[in-house]
Amino acid sequence: MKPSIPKGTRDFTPLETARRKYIFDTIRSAFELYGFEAIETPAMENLSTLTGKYGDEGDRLIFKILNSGDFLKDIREKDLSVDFPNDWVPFISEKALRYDLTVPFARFVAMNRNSIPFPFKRYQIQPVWRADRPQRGRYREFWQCDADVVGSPSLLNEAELIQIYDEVFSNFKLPVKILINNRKILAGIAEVIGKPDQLIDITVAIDKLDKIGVEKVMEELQNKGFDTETISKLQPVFDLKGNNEHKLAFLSSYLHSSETGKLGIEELRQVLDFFEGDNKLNLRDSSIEVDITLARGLNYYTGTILEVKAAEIDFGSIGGGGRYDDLTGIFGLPDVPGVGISFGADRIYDVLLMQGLFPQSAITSTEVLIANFSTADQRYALGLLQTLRQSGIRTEIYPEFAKLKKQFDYAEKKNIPYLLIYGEGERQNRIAEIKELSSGKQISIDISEIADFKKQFK
RNA sequence: GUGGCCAUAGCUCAGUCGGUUAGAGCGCUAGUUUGUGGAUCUAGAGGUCGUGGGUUCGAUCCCCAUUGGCCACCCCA
Repeated sequence: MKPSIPKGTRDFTPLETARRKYIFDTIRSAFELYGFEAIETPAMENLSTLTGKYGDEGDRLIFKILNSGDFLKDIREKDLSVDFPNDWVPFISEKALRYDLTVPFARFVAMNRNSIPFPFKRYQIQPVWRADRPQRGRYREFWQCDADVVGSPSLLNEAELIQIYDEVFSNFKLPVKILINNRKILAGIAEVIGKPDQLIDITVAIDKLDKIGVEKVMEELQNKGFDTETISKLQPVFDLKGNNEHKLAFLSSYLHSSETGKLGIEELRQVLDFFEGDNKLNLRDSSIEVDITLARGLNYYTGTILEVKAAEIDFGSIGGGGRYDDLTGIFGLPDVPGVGISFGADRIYDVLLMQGLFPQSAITSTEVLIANFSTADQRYALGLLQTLRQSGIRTEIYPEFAKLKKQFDYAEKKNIPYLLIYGEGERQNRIAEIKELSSGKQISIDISEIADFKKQFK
């Protein structure tokens, strides 16, 4: 048969896997540096846990798992007047692949409320699945790296999460823009123009400003039934430019009649204050930019909204997050606020690759290959092999008596920097030959000093 | 879910206005070199031209369907 894998999924070669490990390790150590603990949840959840949490569009993109056994039995017992297939779903599927890490985490918190400390700081690095149509930067199986704090309304958490973004992307040598907004500001805007109930329509439209331009956004609002007068009230929002302070000043006057809006401004200001003035937190390579067109994740976010984009390349969002007042309530644990961020590992991979930012150290595996010529050589070389490994040097021996050229080729393909030659002649002289492939430099070294051979190449 | 482009060797792609043995580069194998690579040269292996059907004396080429890939919209990491 012809081998293939499902649409939107990928195999990873050793090189790709090493690079991905570099990404995960970098993110993981930042999470741990900031006091987050790892958890894991199952690849599949009960379908009822997931449905209704991501909006209609989200529900459609959930991968559902067919029940085992004679799952059509229940349907036969009903009547078949229901329409296939959507009405059948409750009968034929009760499990689904997780769609993100946040909702399973909320479920986890509700279930384990008595055994975890609050505020609970957890991180989670696992794959998620979406039945989306794949395209550039979009896969059906991809990995998210989430860090969330639940049980604390403090905006200090926001500041720390922003610092984590800065920490990680600075370590990647990838300058980023951290966009920030507040859901309450968006709600305030909807109030001010007299359409508090159409918050979603408004924000979805505003969100597209930089993509499709003012005119198309207005057109879309008209199609949604907004009258000209209402749209004109939004005009100042469309036109807003300038630095963060300027934007906040504008919002203060624009939203002065909305209590919710003013609250949003205050929250936003407090978060930004952590990074200004005396005793401020410093960001290394990132900038924070207030962006009131940032809407994302309207399903459960209620306060701060964050999104990260590479500063020098347009590749969509490579991370996002926000605050939610009550994500666990629906699982029976009310009044637990939370805030979290997510890194899109697969998009970060693509961006780092395009920018040439993967360090060589991320892809080196074996350091020394011992060439193998004969049964006798091989037996004696095993001692060296063991010595090198016990010294922590990643070493392998070529398992067959092949031509030296072939062994060189093997070392090159595996990116092994050193080839060690230890044949009969060397053995009698108690030495080994070690060649650095990149430079061609070759040394002889007494085998008693073999573990320190790298000094000879510096 | 909607729309567009594409599918020829392991990879990147030529090609045939429908006609006999479908090509190149790279890669691979072997030799040049029975323990010192990356170069050169030589030889070789490798393709049911995505799959199914149709038109035709004849289809890799034209038509239809299907599958897969890419891209845009929607949405999103």
